[in-house]
Amino acid sequence: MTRTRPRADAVRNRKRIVAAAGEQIARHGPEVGIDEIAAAAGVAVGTLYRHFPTRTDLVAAVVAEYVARVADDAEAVLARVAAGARAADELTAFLGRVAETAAIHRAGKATARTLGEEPADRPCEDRGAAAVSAVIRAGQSEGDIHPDVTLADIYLLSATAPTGQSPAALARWLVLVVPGLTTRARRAPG
Amino acid sequence: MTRTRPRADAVRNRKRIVAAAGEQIARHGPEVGIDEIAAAAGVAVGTLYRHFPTRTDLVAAVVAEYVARVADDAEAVLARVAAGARAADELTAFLGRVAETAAIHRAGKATARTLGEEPADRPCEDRGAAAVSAVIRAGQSEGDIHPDVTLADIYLLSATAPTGQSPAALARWLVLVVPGLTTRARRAPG
Amino acid sequence: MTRTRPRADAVRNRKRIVAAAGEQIARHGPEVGIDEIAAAAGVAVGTLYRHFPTRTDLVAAVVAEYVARVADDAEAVLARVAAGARAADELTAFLGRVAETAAIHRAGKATARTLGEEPADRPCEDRGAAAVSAVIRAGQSEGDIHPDVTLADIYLLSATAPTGQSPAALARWLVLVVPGLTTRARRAPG
Amino acid sequence: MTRTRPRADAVRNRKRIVAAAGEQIARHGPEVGIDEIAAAAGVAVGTLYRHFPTRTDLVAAVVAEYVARVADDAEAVLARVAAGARAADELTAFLGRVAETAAIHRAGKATARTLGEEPADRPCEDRGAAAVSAVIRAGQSEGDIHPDVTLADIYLLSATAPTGQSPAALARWLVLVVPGLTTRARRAPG
DNA sequence: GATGAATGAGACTTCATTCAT
DNA sequence: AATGAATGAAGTCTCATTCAT
Repeated sequence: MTRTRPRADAVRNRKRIVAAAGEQIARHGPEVGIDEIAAAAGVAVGTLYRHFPTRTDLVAAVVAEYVARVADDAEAVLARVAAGARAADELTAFLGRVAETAAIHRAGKATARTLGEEPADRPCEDRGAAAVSAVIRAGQSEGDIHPDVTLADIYLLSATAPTGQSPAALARWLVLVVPGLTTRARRAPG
Repeated sequence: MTRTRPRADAVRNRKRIVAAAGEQIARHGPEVGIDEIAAAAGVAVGTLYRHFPTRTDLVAAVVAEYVARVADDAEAVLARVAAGARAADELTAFLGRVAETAAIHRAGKATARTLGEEPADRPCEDRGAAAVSAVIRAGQSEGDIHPDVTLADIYLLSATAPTGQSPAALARWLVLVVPGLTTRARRAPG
Repeated sequence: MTRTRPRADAVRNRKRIVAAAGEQIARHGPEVGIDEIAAAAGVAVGTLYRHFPTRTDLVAAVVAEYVARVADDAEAVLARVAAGARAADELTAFLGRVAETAAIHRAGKATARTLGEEPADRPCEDRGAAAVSAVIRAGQSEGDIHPDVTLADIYLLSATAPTGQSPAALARWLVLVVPGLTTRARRAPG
Repeated sequence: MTRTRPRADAVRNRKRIVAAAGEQIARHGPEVGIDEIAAAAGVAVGTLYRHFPTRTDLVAAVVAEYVARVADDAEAVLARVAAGARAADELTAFLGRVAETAAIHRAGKATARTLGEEPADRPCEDRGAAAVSAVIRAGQSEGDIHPDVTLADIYLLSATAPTGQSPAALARWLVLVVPGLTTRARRAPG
C-alpha cells in the first residue's frame, strides 16, 4: 500500500515512449501505428497502453513535452534580450529553432484536432507566449521589429515552417520570412 | 474490335471521381477512405476502381488536375505581365491563389510520397514552371522582385502556405511573406 | 440505383451467419469469438461485420429468429388444442421443445443484457405469448392445468430448462416439472 | 528448512481471494478478469497468482468451498431429519438454499469444463451426497417423497435453479418443482 | 510475500481491393 | 460499365501471466 516512488523503470519507459512517439509522429505523420511507436520505444504494446490508455493521451503528452521545451527556449531568449542581445536577431534564431521541430507541433495539433482534443498544458503555453511577446515588444522598442507584429504572427509562421525538407530549405525560408517581421527590406546581394 | 469511344457517362464519372477525391483529400487529409470518395462522387467503389485501379492512380489524377489548373493560372499571369501588369503584384496574387488550394497540393504530395510515387504530369508542370520563371524575371527587370528570388522560392512558399485556417490567416501570411520576395520593406502603418 | 433485390448470395450469407451464431453461442456461451462464428458460417469476418456491424446486432438477430420460431410453434400448439387436442399434453410437449433450444434463448438474453440491449422482436414475442396464454386457459377450463399457472411460469421454466446435458436429463426434468403445472400428482410407478 | 507455518496474512489473503472470486464469478459470470478478482480481494495480481498459479486452481478452490458448505448443510438436514423433522419439507428448504447460491455452482462448473478440469473435492462431495441420499430415503419411507426420486434429481434441479432473478422467482420455482419430487399434487388454491 | 509494471498472444474491427451479379 | 457484397491483411486494444523491485 506504500504509494511511494513511481518505480524507476516505469518512469524511464514513460519517457522513452513519449520521445519515440514524438519522433515517429514527426517522421510518419499522425497516423503512425501504435505498434511502431512501441517498437521504436523498445517496449511492448501493452506497456504503451498501460501508460497511455488512448492515443489521445499519448499525443497530449507529446505535445505537452514540446510546449514545455519551446517555453524554456523562449524564456532563455528573453533573458538574453534583457541582457542586451538584439531582439530581432534572437527572435529570428528562435523561429529557426522552433521550425526545426515544428513537424511535431503540427502533427500533434493535427492528431489532437482529429480526436477533438484541446491543446494541452496551458501554463507552459502561457509561459512561452509571455516570453515571446516580451521579446517582440523589446524589438519594437529598438525599432527593429515591425510595429504591427504580434504573437499570432509567430504562431502563424511556426505553423507554416517547412517540414521534412532539407536544412537549406529551412534556411532559405527564414531569409524569405524575416523581412516581413522587421522594418528593413532585404538587402540586394552586393 | 472497334475501340469504342469512351462513353459519355464513363467520362462524366471519371471527372466526378477526380473532383470528389480532390475535395475529400483536401477536407479530410490524404488518408480518406476510398469508400468515402466513391460516396462523395456518387458512384460505387467498383466503378471507382474501374477508373483508377490503385489509390496511387487516383491521387496522380488529382494532382495532375491541380497542376494543370495552376499552370493555366501561371500562363494567364504571364500574359497579363506581358501586357503591362506589374509582375510583383501579379506574383503576389498568384501566390495567394495557389495557397488557397495548397492543401490538395500538399496532401497529394504526401500521398504520392507515401506510395513511393513520382510527381506526375511533367509537361504541365514544366509549362507552369516556365511561366512563373518568366514572371519572376520580368519583376526582377522592373526592379521590384529581389534579384536572388527563384522558382524554387515560389515552390517553397506554396508548400508552406497556411492550410485549413481562416482567410484572414492566409492574408496575413501573404503580408509577412511578400517582403522577402521584393526589394521593399514593409511600410510602417501610417 | 435500382434498389431491387437484396442479392441472393447476401441473403444466404445472412441466414448462415445467424444460424452459425446461434449454434456457436449455444455451444460455447455468449462470449464466442466473432471469428469463430464467421468460420462456422463459412464466411470471412468482414462479411459478418457487413451484415452485423456490432455484436449486439448479431445477437439481436439470433434472438429474433428464435423468438419467431417459438411463436410459430406456440400458434401450432394452439391450433391443435382448438382442434381438440389435450392442452396439458400439448403444453408439456411444447415445453420440451422449447427446452431443447433454450440454451440459445438464455445465452442470447445474457448477451443482450451484457450489452444493455432490450429484448427484441416485440410483435413476434407477443404473438407467441398470446398463443401460450390461450393454451393455458384452455387447459384450465379442461381442469388439467392448475388454476394459478400463468405465462410467467412457462417463461420461468423455459429459462431454467437443463442445457447442454443429455436428452435423458431433459426428459427427466420434464417429469419433475410437469406436476407443478397440473392438478395431478405423479403416479407412483406401478 | 523448517516448513515455516503459513503466515497469518497469507492465510487471510487466501481466504479473501477465494471469497472475492466466488462473488465476482457469481456476479459477472465465469469470465471475470483476474484483475477484477484481485481488486475485489484487495490484493495485487501477483499475490493472487502466488496462491493460485492458474485460473483453474482458483476456480477449483471456489468450487471446493461451495461444495464443503453444501455438504455441511446436507448433514445438518440429515441430523434434523434423524431428530424427527419431516424429510420432504427439509429437502425442499435445502433445495431452496442450494438454489440461492447455485450461480456459483453453475459458473464454477462452466469454468471447470471450459478448462477441462474435473470436479474437485471428492470427499466433501461424497459427504454431501451421502447425507442427501439418506434424507431422500427417509422421505420415501415416510411416503412423502416419490419412490423413484434419486440424488441425481437433486443435482438436476440444483443445476437448473433460477439464477440472478428475484427471490420471488426462486420461490415460485420451488412451488412448481416440489410436486415432482413428492407424492402429492399441488393443492388448488382454496 | 507482496506489489504492480511489462509482456505478447489473441480478440475485435476496419478498409483497400477483388469479384460475382 | 456499374454495382455492392465478400475477402482478409493489418491495425487497435485487452488481459492472462511473468518478473523485477
